[in-house]
Amino acid sequence: MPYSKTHKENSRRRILDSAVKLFSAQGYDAVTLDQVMQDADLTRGAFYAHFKSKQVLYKDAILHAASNGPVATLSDKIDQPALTELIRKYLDMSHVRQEGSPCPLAFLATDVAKQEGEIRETYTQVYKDIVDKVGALPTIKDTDSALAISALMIGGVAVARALNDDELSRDLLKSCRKFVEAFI
Amino acid sequence: MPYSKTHKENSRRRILDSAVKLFSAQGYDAVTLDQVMQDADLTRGAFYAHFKSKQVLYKDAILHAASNGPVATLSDKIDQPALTELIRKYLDMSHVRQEGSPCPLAFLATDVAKQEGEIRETYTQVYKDIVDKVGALPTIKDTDSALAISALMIGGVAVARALNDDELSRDLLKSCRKFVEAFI
DNA sequence: GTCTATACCTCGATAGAC
DNA sequence: GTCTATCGAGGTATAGAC
Repeated sequence: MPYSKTHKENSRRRILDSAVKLFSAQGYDAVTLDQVMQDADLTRGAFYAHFKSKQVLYKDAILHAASNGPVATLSDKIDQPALTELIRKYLDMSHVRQEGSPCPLAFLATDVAKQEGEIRETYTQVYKDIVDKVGALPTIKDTDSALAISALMIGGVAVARALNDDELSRDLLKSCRKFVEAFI
Repeated sequence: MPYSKTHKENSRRRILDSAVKLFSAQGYDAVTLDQVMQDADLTRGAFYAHFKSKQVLYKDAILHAASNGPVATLSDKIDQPALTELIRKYLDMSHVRQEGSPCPLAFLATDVAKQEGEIRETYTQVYKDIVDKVGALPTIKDTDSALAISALMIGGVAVARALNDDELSRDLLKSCRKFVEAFI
């Protein structure tokens, strides 16, 4: 038995890590399976032992990113200090620069919009989960607030990433933090 | 003189209209020059009489979209009713569905983030212009508010577009409108 | 499970006729 | 300026050996 089960699971995890990193940085179309597999220290042919297609990889990568990104810290019984910490880490240049695990909602927003059913569905589920968790907090007045705050945070990161002026990006993130913190 | 100057200008405008529509809907990589030219009722070979490359087309399409999208209504001497109207039209399902001219800031956000210098620069300039105009309004307290409100509106549209649940998208847009209108 | 090799396809860009 | 034709590069997915 030359390849153990843990070996395969380890390979799969490495592929997903690479996929999240590359898809978030370059978008679905610009990433090649060769890139992903090389980044995971494997060869292209081995890909199909783990995923049926590039589309399936993308869908699984969104879930993987949701489990590892900043929003994953939103457990079911999140408290106020944890939320404050999340806001601080989310609306930060290190997140925008993708130095840690990126939030798929912000990094893949317009990339998902052009995809088909299953991928959109996955994105939607991830979004719903987060809005539900934020909305369950005692300091959040209503669902309206949870929706608007999520849009503000996602939009802030998405725009900050597109700008080529670091100072403006920092100002934008700071303004978003101020706004959000005034509402929680 | 078989081709007049207005004929060329007309062709160029048609190419740009098609480019804005297709890039906004599908993103940079998924759009082929063949698609753009067919949509503009021309053939692929004619493309290079108007633009040096696909990258240049993309950059010019961002400017074209900025001049025709909802934010174009923000003239230098915008007043309060015009702003209210802009918010209503921007955070609307018809905009999300790209039934009118789309706002490049929302539709191309993560698509621009992966591009190179000149394109990012163009996006940044378009964004700066809008923040400046919004910030100049008497009811906007400070630059912080202008930045946060823009992020909220762009994020709202970007996320609403990615979701596959129309009801949730509508709720999201409505929440964003409520939030923004409370601040202007 | 992972590798090499390859079939098949599509796209950006160019060449040359009109 | 616009057309047809084509080159060359690079992509997904598959086949078959180990």
